[in-house]
Amino acid sequence: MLINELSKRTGISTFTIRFYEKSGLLEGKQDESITSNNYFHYDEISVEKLEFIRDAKSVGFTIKEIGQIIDAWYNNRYSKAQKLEILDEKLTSLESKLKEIKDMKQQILQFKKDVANDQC
Amino acid sequence: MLINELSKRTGISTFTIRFYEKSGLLEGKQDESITSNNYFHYDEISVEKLEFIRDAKSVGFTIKEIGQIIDAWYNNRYSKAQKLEILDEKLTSLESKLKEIKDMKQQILQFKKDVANDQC
DNA sequence: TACAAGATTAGAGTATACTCTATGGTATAT
DNA sequence: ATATACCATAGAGTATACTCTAATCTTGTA
Repeated sequence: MLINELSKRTGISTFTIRFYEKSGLLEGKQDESITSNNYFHYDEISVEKLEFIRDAKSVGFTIKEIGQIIDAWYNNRYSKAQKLEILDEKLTSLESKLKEIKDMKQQILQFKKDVANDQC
Repeated sequence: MLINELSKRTGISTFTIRFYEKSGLLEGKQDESITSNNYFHYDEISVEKLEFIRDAKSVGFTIKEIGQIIDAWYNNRYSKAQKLEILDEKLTSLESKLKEIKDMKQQILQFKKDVANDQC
């Protein structure tokens, strides 16, 4: 599929997709057999990656961190040991985010009680 | 306490604390009885707020969103109904972040398996 | 009393993550 | 054929969140 379809499939603008591509998070491929244009083609992996990027961003991961995770899975920039190390590091980070979210939920529930009881 | 002590207590730089103060997330008070200086004094609520800000940021909330939560609890900018609405909205947002984190954990565990089995 | 440490404000500078404009070429329906 | 819809690249512009500098004043210790 071309970039416009990828954008419609994921709800992420072509501008942003190109920005992510420049940042090394995904890449389209040019069809060597077509000489009339230089259009890039994207596959299902690109859709998968963009959905992963959206989720990762919404829980506070940076582009750089997301790039590391993607490289650890889809690319061969790292050794096997390095890949496992990066993934473990992200798992640890997810664990602390999980705890922070649970704590914050309790805190906001308490805020709600305080507001309901006019105690603030 | 003065800003330097607040910074040491929370591990957040005075620059950042001042930035948060400008952004309306917390505020120090000047002591009216002291005329020789215009130093601002901070209390335990400020410590509490800064710790909340750090956690909220790490799970992807923006300064603006954090400001809404703080206003809904500590301030009187909103009506009771508005406060409850804002807090409910943030709870919903926390629920989806919770789900995304759980999904991402599973996904990264799968990535780890794939890497371990040389399947990528 | 001198001086280092710490306070204030205003405003400049930086990093990250988009978001858009300009320019020029390609594809497709009428 | 031509309109309009889409593709590519380069680079400018914007929003957010810090991060720091400069200038000036106050406080506390030697």
